[in-house]
Amino acid sequence: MHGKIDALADIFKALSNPNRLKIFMKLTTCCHPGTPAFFDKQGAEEAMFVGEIGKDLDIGKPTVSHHIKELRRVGIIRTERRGQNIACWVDPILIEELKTFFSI
Amino acid sequence: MHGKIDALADIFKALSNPNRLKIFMKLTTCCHPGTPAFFDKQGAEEAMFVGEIGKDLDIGKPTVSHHIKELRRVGIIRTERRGQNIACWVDPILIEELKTFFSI
DNA sequence: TTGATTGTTTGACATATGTCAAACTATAGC
DNA sequence: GCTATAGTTTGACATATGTCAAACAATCAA
Repeated sequence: MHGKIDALADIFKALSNPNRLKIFMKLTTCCHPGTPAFFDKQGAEEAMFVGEIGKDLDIGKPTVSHHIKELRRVGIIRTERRGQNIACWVDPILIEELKTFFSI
Repeated sequence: MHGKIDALADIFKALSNPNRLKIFMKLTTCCHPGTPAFFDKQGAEEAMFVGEIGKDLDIGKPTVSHHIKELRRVGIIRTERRGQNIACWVDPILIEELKTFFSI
C-alpha cells in the first residue's frame, strides 16, 4: 500500500515544514554526510545533538523531538545515542537519490 | 516574511502530496523540460494538458485543477492556454536549483 | 541514590490540507 | 446567438499537521 511514490512524497513532506527544513540544512552543513560527527582543526570531536539543533530555532523541545522523529521516520536522517545526548546526521544515500530524482 | 527557506519548504510541500508528485513526474517524462510541448517522430505536436493529466489519477477535475494551481504557485511548473486547453510543463530552472540543493 | 541534564511521550488544540459536488468561466464551432 | 468542451472557483467537510505544557524516561555525576 505504501509504494515508492508514497515514500518519496513522505520525504518531501518531511522537508515541507520550515523548521524541519532548517534542521535538515543545519545537519547537512555541520557534519560530513554519513557521519554523526566531524573533527575540527584541533582534532576535538564535534557533533550535532538534538539539544543544539533546537537552540536557534525558537521552538520547544517537544517540537524539535517530534521533527527529528519525523525526519528519521522517512529515512533522511539517522540518530544514535551518545550518553545523555542523541547525535544526528543525514543519510547520504537518500540525499544522493534525491539529487538523482531531480537530474531529469 | 516569506524568505528563501519558506519558499523552498513550499516547493517541497507541493511535492509532498502523492497525487501532485505523480502529476509532476508525469510532466517531467512527457515533455522536454522547459517546453510546453514536444514533437513526435511524425512531426505532430504533442502536449500535456490539464485534462490528460487527470486521466489515470482517479481524482476529480476540481482536485486536478487545485493541484496544478499549487504546483504553479510555488513555481515548479508553468502553464499556458492553448484554445480550450491549458498546457503544462516543468520549469527547468527550478529543477536545476533543487538538484543543486541536494548536491551537498 | 539523589539530583541534574537531555530528550521523549502524551494530550490537547488551532490551523492547514485534500477532496468532491455544484456552480461558474472561457473558448471553439456551428 | 446557442451548445459542447475544458478548466476554475466556491463551499463544505473530514482528516492531517504543528505546536506547546506537563509528565515521563534515560543517562551521568556526585
